[in-house]
Amino acid sequence: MILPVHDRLRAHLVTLIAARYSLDDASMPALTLEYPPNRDLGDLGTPIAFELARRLRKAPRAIAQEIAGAFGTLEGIRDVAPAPNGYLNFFLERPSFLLQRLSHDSPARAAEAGKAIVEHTAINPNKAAHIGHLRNAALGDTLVRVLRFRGTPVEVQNYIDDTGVQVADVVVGFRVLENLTLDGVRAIADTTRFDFYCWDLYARVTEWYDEDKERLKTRAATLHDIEHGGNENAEIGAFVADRIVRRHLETMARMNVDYDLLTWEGDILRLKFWAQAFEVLKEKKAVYLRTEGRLAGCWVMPIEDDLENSKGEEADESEEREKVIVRSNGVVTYVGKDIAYQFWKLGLLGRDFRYRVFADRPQGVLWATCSQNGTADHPAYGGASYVYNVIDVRQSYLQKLLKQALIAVGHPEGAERSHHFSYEMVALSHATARELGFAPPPDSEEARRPFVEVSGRKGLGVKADDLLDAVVQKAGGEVAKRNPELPADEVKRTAQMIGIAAVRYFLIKFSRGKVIAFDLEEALSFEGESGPYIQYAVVRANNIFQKVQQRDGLDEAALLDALRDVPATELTGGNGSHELWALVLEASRLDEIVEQVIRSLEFSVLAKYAFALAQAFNAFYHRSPILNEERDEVRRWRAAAVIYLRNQLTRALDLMGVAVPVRM
RNA sequence: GCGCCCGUAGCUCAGUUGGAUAGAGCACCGGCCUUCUAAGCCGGGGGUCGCAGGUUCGAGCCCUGCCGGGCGCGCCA
Repeated sequence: MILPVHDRLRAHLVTLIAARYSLDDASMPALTLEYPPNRDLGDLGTPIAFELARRLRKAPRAIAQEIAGAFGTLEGIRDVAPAPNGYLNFFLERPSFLLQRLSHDSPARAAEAGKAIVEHTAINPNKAAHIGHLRNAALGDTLVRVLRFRGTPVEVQNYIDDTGVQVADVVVGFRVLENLTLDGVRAIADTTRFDFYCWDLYARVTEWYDEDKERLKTRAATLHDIEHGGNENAEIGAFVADRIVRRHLETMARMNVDYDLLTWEGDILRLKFWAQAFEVLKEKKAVYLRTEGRLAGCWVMPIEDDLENSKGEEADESEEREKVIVRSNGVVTYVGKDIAYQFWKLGLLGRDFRYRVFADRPQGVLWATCSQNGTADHPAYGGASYVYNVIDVRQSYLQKLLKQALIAVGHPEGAERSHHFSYEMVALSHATARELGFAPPPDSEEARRPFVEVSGRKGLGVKADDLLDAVVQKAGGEVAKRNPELPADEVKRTAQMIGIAAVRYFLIKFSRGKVIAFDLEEALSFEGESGPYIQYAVVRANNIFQKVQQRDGLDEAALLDALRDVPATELTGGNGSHELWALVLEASRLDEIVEQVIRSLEFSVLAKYAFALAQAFNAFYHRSPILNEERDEVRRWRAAAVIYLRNQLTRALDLMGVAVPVRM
């Protein structure tokens, strides 16, 4: 409820009720505005009379009637309608509402205090992206778009773990299994789909380890080389990471996902971010050195269990729960590095990266961190007011530790503004697993589970580009079939838009707490509740409106202008139907939906909203002619509603990273 | 063992800060292309909202307990 008329109505009602029933601020119940179930009842409504009934010892119905009687007049409100069941409903000045929304349909947005950092994607740079990564990127990118839509400046970061075991494994593969030098690896990278190549190689290395555990020593040695640098393993590792990251960026670009900055873990290490954070943690006594027990020699952070746990049996807890931050060999753990990174994100570290241009693209420069030299003239990064870490639910424990560290060093507000945007993983449906040859053995425990787990380590999973290829190809077939005269490059462009719409909508429509049992057939569907369904509605709306313009010889502005003094029975219900108005009112809810989405971090709300709006529009234009409506005033009011609906749906799709083709 | 998440139609899932008659897609059945693109529209069947209590004028939503499933709790990342 963030439109001006909502605020006016709420303020008017609060004043009126407080005066009439002698209520002070404390005794005034919260006034919520809702949408009545249908437009015959009203456009807005409130259950305030139910709340007041208790205090006033009076029937809700009587209270609603009293308030309605005392309502007077208010700009934008045409009528007050107390319902027999106690609800108090209102009818808006519908024609002026639509015209106002059309004339400045980007309402004043809440000016946010500071910038937000959204970190998402963060794929290990050692193999191709898979559908689980697509879920992360789709959620992360939608979050970015939604925040920017409401006016929050956003910095998008993609964290690259270039120093971990996963990269080391692929280096082992190239050097030991394939006996290659850097030049040999480069030759492969230049001539293959390199991320796909590494996908298979990584699986082979895993098998190779499984055959003889002694071989894990090779991994350890390689990892050591990579961490210390100045050797061929490190060079190959850096090369692999760089090339794979570039492949990931291409994949994500297909999904309309982009970043401002790549943060490399290696730079966090080389620039001693951890050493800096460590000093702070020690100084604030957030970590301490264990001198005895099994963790002797480790720097640890106590784990605060939820307070309820310490109720009863405090007597026999002999071992406190502690998380190792620095190992007894002096090497910092992942948690430590993450704490340092989080401090930097919030501007609490007192140290910065150096920066280099990673790629210069038409849409702008993509920057990356570096630890030596670097470009002096770069945008400012880090130091955000809000941080959203988009990482799956399995990281909850670690993310909680991050917050705890912030509190421990005296920044509870930093913890408050650090959000773990968690979501469940993507598995495979049994049907799709079977289709891809990953089906578990019939009588195994796996076979009885509701879905089949993917494993990057074993190479079991659906690669992102394979999915995108399949969906775009299918879309291309459909486009060509329906538009035989369309040039091939136009078919291709359109197919890409449609395919991406299908995938992105599919990844957004589930609530984030739900495991997606990925089903290929379902993801490839363009019918029913899907991205292409919504695109189709917008394409139709665009075409209809263009033809109306031609017929009337009026452009958009002229058409709206011509409506100023034209009777609008189409909207007011004077024609016996509220259908057109219902569309307009529903379309006006986008800003409110965006607020709700940010509040709940639940993007299924946005997806369902856009779908329902498209559905309502489809139903409307099948029932009611627009272009072929003979009465000028009816046709033009309908056209005006179509423009508004088209605008709002286009915005909603854009928030989901979906573009609208000219035809489909 | 402790913590977090999930359980709503045959299947896959929405359901806002508790609010008016619990929805959608798929699947199934029956209609609609000489009229703005049939990726569409209209109609139909289908529900102990896991179970049991509690709070409330009002509970799918909040609280407690239980049942079933998933994930996490490492000197891995």
